[in-house]
Amino acid sequence: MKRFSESTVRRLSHYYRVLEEVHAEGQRMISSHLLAEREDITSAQVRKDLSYFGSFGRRGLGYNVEHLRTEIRAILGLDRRWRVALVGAGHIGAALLAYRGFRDQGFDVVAVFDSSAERVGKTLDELVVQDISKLPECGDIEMGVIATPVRAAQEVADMLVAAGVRGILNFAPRKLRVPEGVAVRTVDMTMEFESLSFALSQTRGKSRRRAGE
Amino acid sequence: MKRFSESTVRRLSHYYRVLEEVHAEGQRMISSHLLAEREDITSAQVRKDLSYFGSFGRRGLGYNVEHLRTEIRAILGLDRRWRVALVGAGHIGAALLAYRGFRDQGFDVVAVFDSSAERVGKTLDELVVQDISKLPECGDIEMGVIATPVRAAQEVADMLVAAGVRGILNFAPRKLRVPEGVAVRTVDMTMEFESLSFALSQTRGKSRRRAGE
DNA sequence: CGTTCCTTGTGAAAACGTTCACCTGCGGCT
DNA sequence: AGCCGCAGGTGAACGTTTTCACAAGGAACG
Repeated sequence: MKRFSESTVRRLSHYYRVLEEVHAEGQRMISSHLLAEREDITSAQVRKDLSYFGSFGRRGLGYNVEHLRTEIRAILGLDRRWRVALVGAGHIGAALLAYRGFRDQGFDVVAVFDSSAERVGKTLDELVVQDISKLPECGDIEMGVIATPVRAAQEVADMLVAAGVRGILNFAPRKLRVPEGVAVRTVDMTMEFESLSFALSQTRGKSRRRAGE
Repeated sequence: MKRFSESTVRRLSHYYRVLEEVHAEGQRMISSHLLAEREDITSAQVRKDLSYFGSFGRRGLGYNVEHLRTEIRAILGLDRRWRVALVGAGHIGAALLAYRGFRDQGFDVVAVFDSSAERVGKTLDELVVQDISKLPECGDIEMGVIATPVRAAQEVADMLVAAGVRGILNFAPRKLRVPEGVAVRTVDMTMEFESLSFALSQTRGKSRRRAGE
């Protein structure tokens, strides 16, 4: 099976979002140039990305917004619903549950787990927080979200994999070991801060320093 | 000024984290191979990354943990403290404030803003939530975190830039327009979900499908 | 002191991703 | 109908990032 680059997939998400906007504005067609303009991407990149998956445009006209939107939905697997389990009912977990956007995109959080006796039994966004030990029994789950402290992350990942999960969104700042066939995406805010810190250290004084060097 | 790739900087963060662990374990020296092992990176990559910034190792011995740790701290700009303003006191904002890890790394959230009358005036993690209109007066801030609804994101970004911020961590799923010299890192959870969704759609049946294609 | 076993640092090569340039197809206009 | 201008698709060129492979430095040991 052909592999696509992570960057291409991320850009598809961008295109999809732009298409949603443009669709809402009632536009029928859109050119690769316009599609690119809203992000900082070149039109050639847009055409190349899309061409990996098919020929969706028409020469001289551009892309049909409605059609391309449907195609990208299908490519990204957004033309179905995904059953998601959330592990960790702390602040991050609660933030995720509160954000309706995921549900709108087809991601249904159907179970919430935590290990703290304080939180188990409480209701969070219409879901009763269950003890983590119940995870193996929770049935048909396709994705898991790890929003636990870092020390629990690997253990939770193992449990999720054992429960049949094939995709994990990990908020713990640690690389998870998972068997082949399980996809992991890690969101590491500390790393983002550090990346900013690096960038600011590098450019320090760019606007202040006038002469020399 | 030489530019370094984003991937290199991210890996530096990884190395730093590994070094913290190894340091805590009391190890004195570490080889590029061992440094690589904990992530899925090759040892050559580790050496190449580090060589961009200097020669920190000793042939035959590896890297001195304490020394390399100090060097990377300096490279990433973690040998100082950063003053951070948080805009948006909703779930994500609260989650960030609650996480002590940032403070430990040198990132001090010194002010919290929100536009909702409900939240302004409340105390969140020892900080009083101020009205967003007070942002311009908040003084020497180096970084901003945008944890607002997407519709407010660009406006808040403009305000932060006007207030002198040179680094923005953005949780809103939108590309921000900022002047040159301002660094932006966007954490887009919807995109991560979509990336997982794509990955799962691609490999569907990898373990189920036996023969053919 | 020489040999052996490690491990770094780094040019060179390979792989990968992005941009360029051009051909082709399509609608509109005369 | 024929011409013109626009815009997608795509091979080739280009640039960047990763991997390879090896020379050189260093410790240990007989």
